[in-house]
Amino acid sequence: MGRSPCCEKVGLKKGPWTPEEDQKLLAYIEEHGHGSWRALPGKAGDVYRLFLANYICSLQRCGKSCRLRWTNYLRPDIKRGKFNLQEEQTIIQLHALLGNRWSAIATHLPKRTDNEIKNYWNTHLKKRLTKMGIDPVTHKPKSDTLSSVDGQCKNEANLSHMAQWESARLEAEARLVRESKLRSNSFQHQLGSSGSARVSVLAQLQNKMAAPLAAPPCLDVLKAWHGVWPKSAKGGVGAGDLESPTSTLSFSEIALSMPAVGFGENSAAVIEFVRNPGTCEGGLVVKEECEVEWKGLEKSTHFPEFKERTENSMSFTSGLHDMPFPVEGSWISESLRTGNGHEHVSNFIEGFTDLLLDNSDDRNSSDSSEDSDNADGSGGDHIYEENKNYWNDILNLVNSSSFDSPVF
DNA sequence: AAACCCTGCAACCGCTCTTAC
DNA sequence: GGTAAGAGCGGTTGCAGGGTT
Repeated sequence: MGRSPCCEKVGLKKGPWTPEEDQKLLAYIEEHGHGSWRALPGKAGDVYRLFLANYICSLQRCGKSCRLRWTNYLRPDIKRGKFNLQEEQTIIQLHALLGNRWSAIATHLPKRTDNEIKNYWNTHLKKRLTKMGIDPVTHKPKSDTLSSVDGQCKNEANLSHMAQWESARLEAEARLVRESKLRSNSFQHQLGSSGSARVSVLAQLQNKMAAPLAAPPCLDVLKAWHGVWPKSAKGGVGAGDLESPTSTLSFSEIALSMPAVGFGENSAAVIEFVRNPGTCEGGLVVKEECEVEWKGLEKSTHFPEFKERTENSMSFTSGLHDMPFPVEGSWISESLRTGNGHEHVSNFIEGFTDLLLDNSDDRNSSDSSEDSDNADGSGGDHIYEENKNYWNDILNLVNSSSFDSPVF
């Protein structure tokens, strides 16, 4: 462990780059190339020495600064300028799933750097979501914090959704850790000129859907996760204190299990959103060919009446595991392209587009409609449906579009 | 016209992880 | 196995430019 030599210590230049410096750096890279510096053993040292040589000659910048300038600004495959609506939606949805993992998000946005995405999130999207009444951290409506009888019901529904998604996210992260090790060698040559060795979290997730279940790695959070898995497989209970380092939720209060994204090979895995008709709570049910149902909430002490699926159940098949690696192409949802039974995604996008374009009025009207809903006692249904669709659509979009990721 | 405020973004900082020795 | 240094990442800062008073 150690830090790179600080620019200050060796008197290197800091601050904005001048066009002359950019030219020098470009000239150097033209001559010596670039790429994943880690992926070029032996060369990385040469690169750094050359940077130092460059520094000695004229470019008084440390190697780290040069690398940043190249990766964030000078790279020819960088698309600059405003983010379009689809990119915005993608960022929001991936952020909901991955959190502040900008590099992972960037792998799904062609020609955008993690730094650019991060800046755009902090300066635009975060504020916009806040303005829309959505917590940018949890991606759930802030209005849920209103205290009321229905409010508690809504909170529980949202907590349930969040818990499920947090678990799914943790599972994806764990797979990234495990599978990136396994695949990094074979994937490196496929990674683009960005030179980044980053492996797509979502692609990993998707890959996992085509792979047999394996024991999770020895991450603490997954030890906890692993501990509940066998119980869940038998229709058992809950997750205990399964918490993410970045989670805003306390799983101990939710008590559910959520094997939502692990699927057996060649199985026709189905995720069903299940709701207890008597309350606002719900859960995901994963079904495979053998019809084993993962009713995570079934025996939860928090959801004692949770027994049956209702007409409110929402199911969607992954339908993806028999596909090879994604083909090159733009980041377009498979479901959007083909309309293969995922119409709700389109509806979601349209609705989201409306919100993005004009959120204040919508928000007001939505608030008022919530009030009226609450007044007749169905407010929980309204919020419940909104949130159910929101989170389910994120998963659906991710599932359907990860094959189009340009990373592979 | 000047001062102030706000916004956007490039760049830096500091940390962890990975790799080489 | 231990250590040093490179690579990568996320958070933060500081400045430039535009808008407002």
